Amino acid sequence: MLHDPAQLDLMFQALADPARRQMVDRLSRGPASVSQLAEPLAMSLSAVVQHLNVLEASGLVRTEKVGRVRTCQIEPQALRAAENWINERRLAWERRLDRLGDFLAESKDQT
Amino acid sequence: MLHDPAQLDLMFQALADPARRQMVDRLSRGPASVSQLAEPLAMSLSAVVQHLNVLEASGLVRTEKVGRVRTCQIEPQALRAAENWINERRLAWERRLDRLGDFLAESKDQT
DNA sequence: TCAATACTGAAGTAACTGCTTCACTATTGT
DNA sequence: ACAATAGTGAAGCAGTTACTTCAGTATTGA
Repeated sequence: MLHDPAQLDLMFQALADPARRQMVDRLSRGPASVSQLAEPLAMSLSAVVQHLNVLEASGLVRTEKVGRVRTCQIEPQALRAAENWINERRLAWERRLDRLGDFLAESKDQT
Repeated sequence: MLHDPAQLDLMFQALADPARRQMVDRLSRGPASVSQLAEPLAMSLSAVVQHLNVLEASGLVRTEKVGRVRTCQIEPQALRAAENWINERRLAWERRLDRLGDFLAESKDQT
């Protein structure tokens, strides 16, 4: 479920924009309203809402509306899914390098 | 250097495409030529080269041409940079939750 | 030397992104 | 009740992306 390629597309696409990363960064320090997310960004509120929708569609952020305020939170499981995808490939590469190192060391022993 | 926002844009953008992730996945199992990368993909070689250029510009992949063959390798440091960005935000969030838990536990003690 | 291999580069195109503005709705404080 | 606040939704538009095809250049093996 978390390794669905389409979901990974959405997550990495969401993280590819600096404004959206800034929003995620802000949310990593605690929940915030749409206006609070918008405050440090040099763009219209409408644009911020559109970025927020991208983040929500990707699963990285969850929002809940109470009264007229929409409160946003990070979804750490989604972050972990993206993190894991990268981590698994990097580890595969590094394990491969280790095996290669072992092989070279063994060849050396035998000369 | 590794936390340059523009570089992160390029890396996450690069990872946002399933064909490019498939290429990274292939490379995590060892170096490959352009044709080898192209082989499982249902698109022209030209398209694969374009994807490869995106990966190279992002720093995730390094290539070297010997004779007529261009050999591609993963750049694990770049993978780690993307991984770290996500990890830091997730940990910030989780530390915050922990502190919140401590605070609630303490309040309970005092009643 | 000649054909096959392994790319490379440019041009074209359809779809998608990241904004903008403007008009609008729902909620809240006085 | 009314004004201010908080957000929503649609249309439009410039720029980018993900391909395609086609024509080309090196390199290599027979």
